[in-house]
Amino acid sequence: MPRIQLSEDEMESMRGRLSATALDVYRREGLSALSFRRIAEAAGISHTLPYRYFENKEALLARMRADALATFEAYVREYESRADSPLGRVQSVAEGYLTFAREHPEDYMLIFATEQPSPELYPDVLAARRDVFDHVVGVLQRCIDAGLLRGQAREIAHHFWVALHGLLSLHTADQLVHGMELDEIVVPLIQRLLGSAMIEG
Amino acid sequence: MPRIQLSEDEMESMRGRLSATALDVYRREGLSALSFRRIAEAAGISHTLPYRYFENKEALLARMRADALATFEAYVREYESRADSPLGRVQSVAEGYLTFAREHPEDYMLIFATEQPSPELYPDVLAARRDVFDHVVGVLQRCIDAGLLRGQAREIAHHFWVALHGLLSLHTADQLVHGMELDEIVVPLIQRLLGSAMIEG
DNA sequence: GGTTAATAATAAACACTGTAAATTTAACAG
DNA sequence: CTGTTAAATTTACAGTGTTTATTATTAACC
Repeated sequence: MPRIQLSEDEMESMRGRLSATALDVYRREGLSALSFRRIAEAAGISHTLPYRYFENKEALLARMRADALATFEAYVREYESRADSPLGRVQSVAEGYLTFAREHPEDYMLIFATEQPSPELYPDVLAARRDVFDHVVGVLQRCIDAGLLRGQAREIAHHFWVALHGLLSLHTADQLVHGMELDEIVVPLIQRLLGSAMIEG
Repeated sequence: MPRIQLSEDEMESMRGRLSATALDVYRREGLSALSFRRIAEAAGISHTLPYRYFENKEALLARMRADALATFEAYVREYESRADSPLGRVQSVAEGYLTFAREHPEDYMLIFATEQPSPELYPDVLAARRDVFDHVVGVLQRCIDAGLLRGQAREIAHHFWVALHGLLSLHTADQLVHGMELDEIVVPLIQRLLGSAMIEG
């Protein structure tokens, strides 16, 4: 006799819709507009209904990060597939990273922005990030196996990771010193990182 | 006949006191406790009095950032002075940067944390950061002048800057992939950056 | 010393926020 | 139609940043 319960699919679909709406509000009106009430309004529902689909605001943010990460991964994979040599793939992955940050600054910020020491990051987000990282390690390992690079793939990947992250997080927040343009820095930076691991000849 | 107006010194002193109290609250209770009301309570004043000394909350945060930057600069200068060779100074400056981020994670976050694209950063903070950067450029230039490094000091400085920033912001936020330790990454990273600019022999 | 005017400090109030609890609305089975 | 269950909304509360009134304090003048 009871009213039927929402299926997990319906729940999932609503969560996705709310996440997309929230990202839209974020893009259009900035971080300060990213309140449950504003999101609910934009989605055309009451301001407490999101609580049926997310435990709290942090959970919605985590979902948004997860969705942004999916886009991020898609960029990296798409760009990687365009190259056909091992070293070219390294360059392409970096380009994918770069292009994603450029075309989706809000998504990039959602994934990587750090406001405080040790925030409670949801395990899903960390795991997804690790997946991308491990993928990069694989790309580098193939260069090493092919005798094109020397050193440890994991170490090189970390250096690429932190350097590009530093560059892009500063750039995305418009905080590069002396108002430098991204392109003025990124090309020689990759050159330097790659060059330092390159096998001459 | 009127009551005398607070001198600029008295205003300044109160601003400094509030900034210090706020940093204390931040350290002890986290970012979420960093409200005007909590700060005012900790300083033993009414919750609206801060408005006499700061235009708004953002202005107080800017002051806190400026104070944190002063500490940052002190670290860099102190560490630099410990070395006596040009290349040693580069290493020392990096060490100072590193140690500051380690010993004052909250200050580091205040300076470098990025929550959103293009936040309105107060010019003072940007200028202070540029000063530190230019100082690093000078340290590198002296290495080049001495025939120890090749390339452009400004470019190398940018690469150091973004790489260390990326590493430290991820580490400070406890977001290094695979739970890596800072030391496992920072030494070979500096080695790589420096090595790529080093003149052999 | 009391009066007065300027100013520091506080208190009150408003529009927000996240969140919890009470209430209403809607969908199904008998 | 009715009863039951879940979905959705309304109401309510504590906390925030900020503005506007109000009180309290100080210093010079009569």
